[in-house]
Formats: sequence, C-alpha cells, structure tokens
Amino acid sequence: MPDNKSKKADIFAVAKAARVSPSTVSRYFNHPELLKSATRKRIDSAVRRTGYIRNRAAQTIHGIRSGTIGVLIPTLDHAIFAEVVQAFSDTVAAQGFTILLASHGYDLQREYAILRKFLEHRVDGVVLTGLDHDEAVFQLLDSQEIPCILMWNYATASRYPSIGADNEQAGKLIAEHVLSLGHRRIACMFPPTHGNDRALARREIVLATLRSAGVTVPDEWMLTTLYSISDSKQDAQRLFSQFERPTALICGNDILATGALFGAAASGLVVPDDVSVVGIGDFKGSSEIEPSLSTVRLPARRIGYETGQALATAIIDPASAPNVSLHCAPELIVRKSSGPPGQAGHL
Amino acid sequence: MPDNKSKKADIFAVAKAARVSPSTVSRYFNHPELLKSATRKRIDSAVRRTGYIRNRAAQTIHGIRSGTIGVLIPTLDHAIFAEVVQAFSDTVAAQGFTILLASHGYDLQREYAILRKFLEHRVDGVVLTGLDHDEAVFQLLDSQEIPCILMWNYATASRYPSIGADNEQAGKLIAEHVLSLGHRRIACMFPPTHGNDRALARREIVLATLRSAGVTVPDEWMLTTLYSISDSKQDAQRLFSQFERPTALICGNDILATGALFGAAASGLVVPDDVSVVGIGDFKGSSEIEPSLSTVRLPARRIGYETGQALATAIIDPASAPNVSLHCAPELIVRKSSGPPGQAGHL
DNA sequence: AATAGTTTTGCAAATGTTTTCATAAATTCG
DNA sequence: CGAATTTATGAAAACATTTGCAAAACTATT
Repeated sequence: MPDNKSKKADIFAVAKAARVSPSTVSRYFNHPELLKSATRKRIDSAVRRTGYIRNRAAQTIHGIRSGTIGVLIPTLDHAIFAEVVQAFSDTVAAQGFTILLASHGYDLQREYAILRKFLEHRVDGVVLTGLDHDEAVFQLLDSQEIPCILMWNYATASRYPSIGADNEQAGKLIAEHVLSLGHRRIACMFPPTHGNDRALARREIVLATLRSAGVTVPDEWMLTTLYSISDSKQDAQRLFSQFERPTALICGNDILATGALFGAAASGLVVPDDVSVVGIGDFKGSSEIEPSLSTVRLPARRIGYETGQALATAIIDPASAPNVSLHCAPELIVRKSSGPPGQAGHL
Repeated sequence: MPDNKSKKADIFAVAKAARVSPSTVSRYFNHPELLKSATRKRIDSAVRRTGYIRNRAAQTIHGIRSGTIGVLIPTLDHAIFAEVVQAFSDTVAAQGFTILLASHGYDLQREYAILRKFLEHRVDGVVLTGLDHDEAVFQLLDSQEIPCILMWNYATASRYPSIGADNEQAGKLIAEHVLSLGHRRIACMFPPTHGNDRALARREIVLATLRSAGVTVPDEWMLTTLYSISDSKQDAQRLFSQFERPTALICGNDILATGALFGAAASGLVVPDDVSVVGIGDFKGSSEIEPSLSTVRLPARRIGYETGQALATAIIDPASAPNVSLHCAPELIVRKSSGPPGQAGHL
C-alpha cells in the first residue's frame, strides 16, 4: 500500500527506499534489461511502497517524446467525427500514446490558438480535420518538426499528408446514382459551407455532375439547411409542399437526409415512389431507418485507424515513414430510399 | 516570420535576441506587469522573431499546473457521451485547460492503466464516467492530491463528488409514466450490464417500480440487447411476433427504443396504438423520429458544463471549492410513442 | 545634487528526470 | 588463482524553465 502522505514520491525517494542511486531507478524504467534482477526486484517493491508515479514532464524536457498526440476537430457533436476520433484514439493508445483533444467549432482563428497550446505541451504529432486551414496554421506546423496528418478528407495535392475519403468522389457517386435512376428534377440540401471545406466540395461536385448531365437545380430547390434533423425535416416539408416538386433530393449528409425522410413522411409522400432521398456519409442508423437510406459510405473507422497507424509510425520511426496520403475510398450504398422517378410529378 | 531553422527556440535564444536575461523572458510570460513596457516590447518582438513556443513540460516540473485535465469515458461511440465531453471540453477550454481524452470500452482494468497515464502526465484534475470504479482506481486517486469528479451519474453517497443525473429517478420516471397510462403487460429491453453501472441501476429501478405496482415482467419479455439499432430492431421484431405480446416496451436507452420503433413498424404494429415504446436519454433525434419518442431527458450538455465549471474551480482555487455533488435532474418527456394500451392484446 | 524610495533586472539555485562517463562488481578464461 | 573481460551501478552534467534574493536603474524629494 502506497504511502499516502509521503512528501515527495520522486525518483530520489524511490532510490533511497531501494538503497540504490537515482540513476538506477531511472534505468529500471527505461532500460530494465541493464539491471540485475535482484536490484530490479528491490526497486519494484520500493516503487510500490512509495506510490511513485513517473513524471513525464521531467522526461519531456530531455527531448524525450511526450507520448501525446494533439487531435483537432470541428466538433464532437457530429457522431461521425466522434467515430473517427474513437478509432484514432484506440489505435494510438495501443502504441502508448495519449491524445489531447480540442474542438474549434469551425472557427479557424481558434484552430491556430489550439495548435499553439498543443505545441506548448510538446505533442509528438498533430491531427487536423479536413484539408483547409489558415495559412498561419500551416506555417506554424512548417516551423516545427513534428508530423502532422490531415484526417477525414483526401486530396492528392494537400499541403500535408491527408488520409480520408475523396469528397468529390463521394459527391459524384451519389449524383450519378440519382441520375442513373432517371431523375431530372432534382433538389439539393446542403449545410452552410462557411468554414467547412468538406460540405463545400461536396456541393460543388454534385452540382457539376448534374450540370454535365444537363440537369440544373433551380434556386428554390437549392436548400441551405443547418445540420439538424429538425431543421432538415422542416425545410424538406416546405420543399415538398410546393406545387412543382422534385423527384429526388440529394442531401449533403445523412443527418439532413434523415430529416428529409421524416419531412417526406410528414408531407404524406412515399419514399422512394413519390420522391427519392439520398445522403452522404452512411452514419450509424442510416441502414436501420425506414426506408433505409441510400448513401455513400465514408469509412470513418478505417480513416481513424489508418491515420493512427500512419501518425504513430511517423513519430516512432520517422525514417521509415513514407508519410504519404492515403485514400479510403467512399462506396455507394444503395438501399431503399432511392428508386426511379414515379409518375406523380405534380400535386 | 519565425526563423524556421533556428537551432533552439528556448528562453535563452529569446533572451539573447531581446538582450535581456532569461529570467526576464520568463517574467514576460508569467508576470508581465513586472516589466517595463519597453522591455516587454523588445521581448515581444524577440519571441516573434525566434518563433519561440513555451514549454509547459519545463514549467510543470516546478509544480506549476500542467493545464491539462484527464477525461476518461467508456466510449465516444455513444453520441450522448460525445455530447457530454464536448460540453465539458468547451467549458474548461474557456479557462485555458486542454483535455487528455481516453476511453476504456467498459474495461475497468484499462481504466486503472489509463488513470496512471494521466497522472504521469501530471493532469491537474480527472473526470471519470459513472459511479462504479475499481477500488484500485479510487485508492490511486486518494493518494494524489488532484480533484476528481464522477460525471454523468449522480448519487448522494458517491466515493468522489458526482455531477450528473440520478439514474434511479430516470428509471422510475419512465416506469411510472408507462404504469400511469394503464399498462400492465410490459416488456423491457436493456443493454448488457456488465461493467456498466448505469444500465444496471436503470434496469433495477424500472423493475422495482413495476413490481411495487404489482407488475412482473416475465423472463421472455426481459430482453438483453446490444447497444445498436439493428440488434434492437431485430429483438423487438421477435418480441412483437410472439403470440402473447406486451402493450408497452421500456427500453434502457433511446438507441434501443429507436430500434424497437423500427421493429414495431416492421412487424406491422402501430405505435402507440398497438404498443407503446419508451426510452431513456432523449438523444439527438429522439424528438424527430416518427413517432417522436417518449423518454426521460438526461441533460448531457448541462452535466458537461457543470462538471467543467466545478472541476476548473476546484483546480484553480481549491480553497473556495465546495467540491460537492450536483444533481442535474432528469425530466420526463412525453411525446407520441406512448399512449394508453389499446384493445388489441393478442394477435 | 545627494538621499531615500521604488521599480526593474540579473544571478544562481532549484525542479525531476535522463544519460555519459567512470568505477566497482561479477564473470570468464588460461 | 589472478588477469582480462563483461556487467551493473553511481556521480555529475544536462534539459528548459521558475523564483528568491540582491543589485542596478530609475524617480521623487529635499
């Protein structure tokens, strides 16, 4: 039982208790194979008796790795980010790292400040979410010599290695799916794109894909909707109650699509007979909803895992690290919420 | 523009660049009011030029606070925990703290190991999830002199201050609601309770409340279902296809309830006419689903916020800290998924 | 212009480790 | 059994900062 009130449980206290020098105690932790097994045992017991806990801060000032990784995300409130972070955290935890987590709420100024905090803590590596960041952020990273990975999105020409899904491809996949079903009267619902390069990229590519097939989306069918089921339900309901009504609705993510599904039900429409609804993301639950949602899967767990692996090796063995981007391809998932356009065009 | 390749951007480099002593640079950061504004300016520019970033590790070994808080949760995969963590993180970030986050996946052994890691990093405080923890964890905390709060659940006699909702009350509220509607033929669906005191407490109190109203739940109506929409949908469907069918189903959380709602739909039952379904949690989306879910709200954001406030003050000003538990009361939310039992008792 | 008082700065010790180098102890070999 | 070699341990310097104390630089007062 550790001595609760022992003044200082530092390496000296342990050394005294084990009747060895502090250096030996240090070696006990860092190079145990150098010790005689008898001394090892003695120190072992001393550590237990004193309740000593190593002080990583003291190690860190020797240039030794801190064993921490800074993870910077927009918010945990989107389950998909929570999922990525969970996978990442599990992966690097297995290699002995602990994560520093902070969210910037899509405020790029805050991102810079948080990154500085991370660096003050001497993190061994950094993960940012998405490809777009303030130039100051990149410059700060340039001046440090720790690895950084841009997680979640993928692009060949990213400023730092990126590991994630190609948004353009995701948008293209879903747009093509809708087109291939024969839809021409198509509406879109996307979240506000301010400070959110992902949403922006998706919208652009969806519109471009439709356009190149000769389909244009009229302004009043181009919805900008907050990331919430209630908002999207409401907006969808309003859309569906117009005289001219689309035969398909492409949503920027599965949350919006879920709300749209509810909105359709509330408007008395049958999905997919009256209207098709598709999303992007394949969030948890998207396969279970009624009707199950056609969408594009962004492999969150895999992205988290791959990023964790890549960053951990980049930290542990910088030489071997290829430090390259990795594409975790999105995948079209066709379920029950999409089908060919029905007869019923008008009310 | 910071000197990218300056060998060492330590306090000495800054001191030289500003032609002052290192001590003065230290003061610039820690007690700026002691400096002449001219020197302050000089150092300011030197910091900029050298690209110096403070080293918190070096401060920490002086007994100065590390500015980190360890947060230990079961998993981020449950959106409700992500929500609590987000609220907590925002709250303490505003006070300058950064969080170390780790999840144990309901493995109490791992919890001990993670806590040790946190302590090695000299966190200024710790947050654990739930009331039940390994005795070794508590003893370890006892031996340290940093504040710890048990977040999420509340109990008057918790081993450490607890801030959260009273599970018993939540379970009681929902059970009483179902009883008050007139149901007597009631089924229950709860997640596996191993290593999960929350789920266990909820189930016990629900059953006890029913029992004290003279209602017993037959074994085959006592479902243990994995935390997933697909599992709960399946299990609910199986339950609803039995010859004898309950008029109400109480679910241990809203995810299970959501699945059960889908299961009911798939079985051709109308909620709440044929069967009532209720949950616990009031997760995001529970109000938007069709039919909207009757449940008990566990105020996640508030819990995260209150815990953040309490822990931050306990760290910054231990004297003033009352360091007491706080109950964030759960609240019955009656929506459309519950109603009086219908005529149709049998198939 | 000298004195007393105040503000600002520098020196050096301290913090809890790791690590290099040197020495002591143990082992191997002839 | 003693020399040569190997293995285990200790002493002290180093790491990046903070801080108590004292000295230096200013101000105000006469």
